Amino acid sequence: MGRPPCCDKIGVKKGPWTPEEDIILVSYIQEHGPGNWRSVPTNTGLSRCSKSCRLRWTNYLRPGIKRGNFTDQEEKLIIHLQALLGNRWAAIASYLPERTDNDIKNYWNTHLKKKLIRKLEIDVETEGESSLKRRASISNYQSVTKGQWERRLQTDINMAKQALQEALSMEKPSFLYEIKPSCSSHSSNNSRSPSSTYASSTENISRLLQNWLRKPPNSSSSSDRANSAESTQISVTANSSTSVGKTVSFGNDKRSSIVSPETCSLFQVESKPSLEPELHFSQLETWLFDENYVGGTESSMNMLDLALDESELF
DNA sequence: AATGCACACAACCGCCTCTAC
DNA sequence: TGTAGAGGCGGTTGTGTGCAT
Repeated sequence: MGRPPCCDKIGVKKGPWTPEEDIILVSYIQEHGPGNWRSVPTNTGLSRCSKSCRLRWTNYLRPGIKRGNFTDQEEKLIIHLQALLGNRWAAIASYLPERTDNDIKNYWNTHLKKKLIRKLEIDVETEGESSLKRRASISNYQSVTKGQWERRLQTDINMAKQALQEALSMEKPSFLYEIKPSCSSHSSNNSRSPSSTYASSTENISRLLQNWLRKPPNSSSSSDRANSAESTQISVTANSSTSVGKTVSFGNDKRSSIVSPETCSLFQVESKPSLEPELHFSQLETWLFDENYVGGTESSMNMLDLALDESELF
C-alpha cells in the first residue's frame, strides 16, 4: 500500500488556485528555484500541500508552457509516441517541450482517444464489416487500451530498442557507447537510476534517437533548426513599458503578475531541459509524423512499423 | 430565460521509485 | 539492510463554460 496522502492535514487548502497564491508561489520559486517542495508551504505561508505547489508550478505556472489548441504536428507526434510509449505521459511530454504531461494526457483522453475510435469505426465500415463485428472491434480496442496496454508497452519498447540498436549498429556501432547521463526532461532534477523501468526505456530511446540523429541520413536544414528553436522558445513576455518589472503571462490566462527582471533568466534556465536536442527535433518530427518517411534506414522504418501496426501485436 | 448536457482542463488521489539515514 | 519520507507519475474527479433544447 502507498503512503497516506500528504494533504489530509487540517487547514490545507484545496481547490483552484487564486492569483494571489500564484504570485506568492512564483515569487518564491523565482528566489529559491524549484525543488524542495516540502519547504515551500512553510516558507511561503501558503495553505497548500507541497504536492499541490509542485503541480501548480509544473502544470501551470512554469514558463514555456504553451496553451490552447494542439497543432496537427503535435497531435500526430502524440499519437505516434503514444503508440510507441503507451500512457507514459511524462515521457511523451519530453518530446513536446511546450506541453505538460497533464495537458497531453487530457488531450489524449478528451480528443485523440475518441478520434482514434471514430477512425477505427470508419475503417471497419469501409471494409464492409457487419455492425456486430464493428462493435466487437471497438470494444476490443477499448479493452486493449486499458488492460493489455502495459504488456504491449513493454513489448513495444523492447522491440523498438532492438530495432533501433540494429539501425544504429548499421550506421556506426560506437553510437551505442555515446549514451550520456540524462539529457532529457524531468530527469534533470530527478536522480532516478537507470535501473528503473522508466529510465531504462523511454530515456534510453530518447538518447538513442538523439545519437542516431547526430548522423542522420539526410541532415536537416538550418532553417528547420531555427524554426524548431523558435517553436520551443519560452513564453515569458517582457513588457518594456513596465518600469518596475516585467509582465509574465501565464499561458492564455488573462492574469498577469509583476516579477523582477531576474525572473526571466531564472525561467530560461528552469525551462524544460529537453530543449537541448531541439536542433534534432525537426528531423525527429519528420520521422514520427511521416508514416511513409523514406529518409531513414530500413530498420528505422521497421521500428515505426512496429509502433504503428496494431494488428501485429494482438 | 432556464435547464440540461457535453466538453475541457485544473486539481486531487493513490501508488511507485528513489534516496537518505 | 530496512525504513521513512520526498518527489514523481498516471488515473480519476470536480468544476467552470459553452451550447442545445
